[in-house]
Amino acid sequence: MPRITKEKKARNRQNIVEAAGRMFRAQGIDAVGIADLMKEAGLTHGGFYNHFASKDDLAAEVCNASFAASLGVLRQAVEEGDVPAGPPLRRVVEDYLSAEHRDAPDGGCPSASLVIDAGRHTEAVQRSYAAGVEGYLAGFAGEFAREAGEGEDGEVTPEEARERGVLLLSRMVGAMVLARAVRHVEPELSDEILRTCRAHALD
Amino acid sequence: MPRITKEKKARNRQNIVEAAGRMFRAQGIDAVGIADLMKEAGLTHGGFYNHFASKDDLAAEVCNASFAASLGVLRQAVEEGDVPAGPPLRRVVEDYLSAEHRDAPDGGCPSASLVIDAGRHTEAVQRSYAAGVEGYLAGFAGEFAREAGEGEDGEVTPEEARERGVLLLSRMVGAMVLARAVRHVEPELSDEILRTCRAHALD
DNA sequence: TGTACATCAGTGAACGCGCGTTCACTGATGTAC
DNA sequence: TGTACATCAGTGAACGCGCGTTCACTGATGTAC
Repeated sequence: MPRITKEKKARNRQNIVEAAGRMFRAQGIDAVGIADLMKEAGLTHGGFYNHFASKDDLAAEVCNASFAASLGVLRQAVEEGDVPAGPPLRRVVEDYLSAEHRDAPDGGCPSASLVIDAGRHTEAVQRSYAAGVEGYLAGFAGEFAREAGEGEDGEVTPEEARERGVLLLSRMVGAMVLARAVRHVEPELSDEILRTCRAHALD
Repeated sequence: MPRITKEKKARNRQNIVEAAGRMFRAQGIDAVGIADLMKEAGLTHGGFYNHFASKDDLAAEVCNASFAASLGVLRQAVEEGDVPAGPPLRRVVEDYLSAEHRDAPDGGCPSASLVIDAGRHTEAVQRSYAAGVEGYLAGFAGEFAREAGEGEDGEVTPEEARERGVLLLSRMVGAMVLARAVRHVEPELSDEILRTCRAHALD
C-alpha cells in the first residue's frame, strides 16, 4: 500500500495529534502508549517516528494544539453566547465548572488536565503549557477589561484586569482538578466543589 | 543478618511510608519505582512485599499518612502562630502560597501534589485522597467559624463556613498546581500567580 | 532459665510484561529527464 | 506527456530497558516445652 499522498500524510499526522490530544487529557501523558495512540489514529505502532522525533516531541505539539482548540471554543462561547444568559465571563464560568466539563476531560481545558503532567515532562512541554496558560490569562484579562468598560462600574486598570484573570483561572483550575479527583468516590463532594466555586468564581 | 526484631520491622515499614510520602509528592506515584523507594528507605528491592500487598496498597497508606502529617503541620501553625502576624487563616494562606511550599512539594500539601495522581489510581487511593480533602475542608470551615465568632463582623452559619472552606482550598490548590507547572520555564508568571492569589485568597 | 525448632524479614536474582524506539521491508508516490 | 528511478510512509517484528512482582535462600528472632 504505502507510499502515501502528501495530503494523506498530513491528515494522518493531524489524526495522531488529535487522538493524542484527547487521550493525553483524559488519561495523562504517561498512561497512553504509542501503540494505543496510533491505533486510535487508525495507524500502526511503528509509523509514529515518521511524524515525530519522540513521544515528548508529540506531547509538546499536543499541548499547543489542545490549548489552541480550547481557547478557540472559549472565544467562540464568549462571542456567540448562545446557551446561558449573562455576560460572557459568567457563561465561561458556568461552562468551565460544569459537570460535563468535569466528566469529559478529553475535550476540555488543558490547563486543568495537563497541569501536573506538564511539569513532569520536557522543557518543550512545559513551555508549551506555560504559553497556553498565558493565552488563557490574556483572554480573561481582556474580557474583564471589556466588561468593566461596558458596565456601569467604570473602568478597570490593565493590572486589575490581569489580577482578576489570574484569580479566575486559579480558582477554576483548582476546583476542576479537585472535583475530578474525588468524583468517583465522593460524587456529592465533587458536585459541591463545582457548585460552590461556580457561585463565587467571579467574586 | 535477618531475621529482624519486631520493632525494627515496624521502623522499616515506617521508613518506607515516609520515603514514599516524600517521593510520591515530589515526583508523582508512577514516576517512583519500588527499587528507588526501598533504597531511599535503606532497604533492598525484594523486601517490599513483606510490608505491602502492592504498590497501590502503599499508595493508599501514603496518601493517608501524608494528609495526616500535613494537617498536623497546619493545625500546629494555626495554634502556635509564631511566624507571621495576623489571624490563623491568613497565616495559613501565606504559608501555603509561599515559594517555599511551591519549591518543596515533597513535604507539602498532598491535596495539591497528588490531585491528579489520586484519580488515576485504585479506588483505595481515591478514597484516601478524598478523606484527606474532607479533613482540610473541615479544618478550614472550623477556623472560619471560629474567626467570625471572635471578630466583630458577627457569626457565620456552618453552611457559609463550609462554603468558604471549599473556596479557599480550591483557590490555593489551583494556584499551587499552576505555579508549579510553569515554575521552570516562566518563574515570573509562577511568582505572579502565588502573589496574586495570596493577596485575594480570603476575599 | 535453657534448649530446639519454626517463623519470617531481608537479600538479590529472576520473571514476565509493556513501554519507547529501531529496523528491514514494501510498494505507491514524487520527480527528473 | 511518458518513462525510470529514487523516495519515504506505512507495516509489523524486534530490541533493550525498567517496571511491579515472585522466588529460593539465609539466619536471627520468637516461641513452645
